[in-house]
Amino acid sequence: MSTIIGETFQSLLGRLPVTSSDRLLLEMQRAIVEGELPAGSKISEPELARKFNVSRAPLREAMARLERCHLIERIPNAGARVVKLSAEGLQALYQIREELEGLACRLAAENMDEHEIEQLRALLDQHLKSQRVREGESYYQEAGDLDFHYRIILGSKNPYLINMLCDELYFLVRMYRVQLGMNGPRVSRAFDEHKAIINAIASRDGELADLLMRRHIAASRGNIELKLQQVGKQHD
Amino acid sequence: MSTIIGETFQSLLGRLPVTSSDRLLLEMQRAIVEGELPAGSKISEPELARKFNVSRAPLREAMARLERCHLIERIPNAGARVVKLSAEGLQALYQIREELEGLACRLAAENMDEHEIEQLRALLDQHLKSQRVREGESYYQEAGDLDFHYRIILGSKNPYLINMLCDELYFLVRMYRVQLGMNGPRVSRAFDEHKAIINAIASRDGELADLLMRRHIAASRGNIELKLQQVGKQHD
DNA sequence: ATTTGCAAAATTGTCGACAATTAGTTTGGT
DNA sequence: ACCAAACTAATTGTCGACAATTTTGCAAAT
Repeated sequence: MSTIIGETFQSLLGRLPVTSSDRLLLEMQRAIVEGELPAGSKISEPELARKFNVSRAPLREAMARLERCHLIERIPNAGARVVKLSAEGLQALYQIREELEGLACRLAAENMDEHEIEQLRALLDQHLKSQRVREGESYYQEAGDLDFHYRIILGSKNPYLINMLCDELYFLVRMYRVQLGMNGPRVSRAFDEHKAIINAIASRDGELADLLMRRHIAASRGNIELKLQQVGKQHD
Repeated sequence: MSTIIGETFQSLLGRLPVTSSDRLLLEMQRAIVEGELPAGSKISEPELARKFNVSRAPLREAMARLERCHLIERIPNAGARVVKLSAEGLQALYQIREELEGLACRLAAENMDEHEIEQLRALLDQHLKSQRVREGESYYQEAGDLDFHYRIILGSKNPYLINMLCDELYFLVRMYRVQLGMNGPRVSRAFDEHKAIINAIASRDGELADLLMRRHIAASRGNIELKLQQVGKQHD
């Protein structure tokens, strides 16, 4: 089974959710990513505070952190709205992902120790097995893919990079994937790409790992853009 | 005179500081960058709230945003401290800067319109004049350099990129520069590098602009690392 | 003298109420 | 009938106080 790092500590990298606003953050991140709080909808502080049985203080703290990961947008004295998904937003997001995750790969090739690389290989083997069992079902693959990316990012050992990708950008990435229902024939191809990236990291070839990761993400973007066009046409 | 974009809207890109926490944020960003709140020192909420004549609510909101731009670090139930500067932190920060500002250059070469490029040239001319007048005085050059970088980042037209660089990372960059007293013979060389970058952007050569910017930042990092080593030796 | 445990003090997290600002509605005028 | 201005209602920003947690200081035991 995939470890699904995203669900174990998410934005609270390394520490447990001790405070009310911690729990609120997790819950609201999930609700937004999964569309329970619809994209573009207004966030009413009194309403949500009642719903979650907390006062507005921890709620506002959680909202400040939601703004940090680009899941909501706030306007002073006017309120907050859940972000809207768009083709432009996706492109802007993935431009940065390509760059930063490419860097992460290069650094991971330098900084991951043998044990971590071995764990990464084991993770991929697990995914391969579970994927064969659940042919066509996309959730595990997607979670596994994110898990894979998470580990490489952590392997870079660059705290700013880790923070920016895992804490700030990845929730949006997940939101695009979940709400646009990423799936299709890319699933099996992604495995091969992951394998190639691990090999490059294991042989300490940062330049190659960088290149492969950029291509991997570019391919993923192409796949989602296709979906976005389809959705766009439905609304015409 | 340089426009010093950083002082006009900073983290509040585009809007005015309307609320108490907005003003607090600006004030504390300045205080931390300039070392008035010393690196590594603990932040006492009651004390600062008294000092600024506000309640803890807007102060905590400002602190949440300070954490976002990596100027303070918070531990739940334990408090917040101003970040410490270190050689490792600088390296990690500049690794990301190289990557993201390289991307910004590539996008700026695609997306800046002729008018914006013309303004950028005019800015550089201004810096050249003011530098000759104030030979050796580093502040204007440094502010000018940041201003130059700001404009290119904005020229990328990528909102996430703009947010990450201008809102999150640049305060730390400024903190390193201010507290380590960036100056020296690099000042005049930086001009030539800026000029070359503009030319690449003007001729719509994104790839070259990317490369030149990476080198420019790498050179800048080398300069600061030198300073850091000197400071380190003083403490031994 | 050092360490362990407890108690007191200080700090952070949370709450409910009030003030300031904005959005919506009604009313009056053209 | 339409637009504008004032008024009302709702929402956001801020405040002071309380609860929960952590740190500090002291005392006792090894």
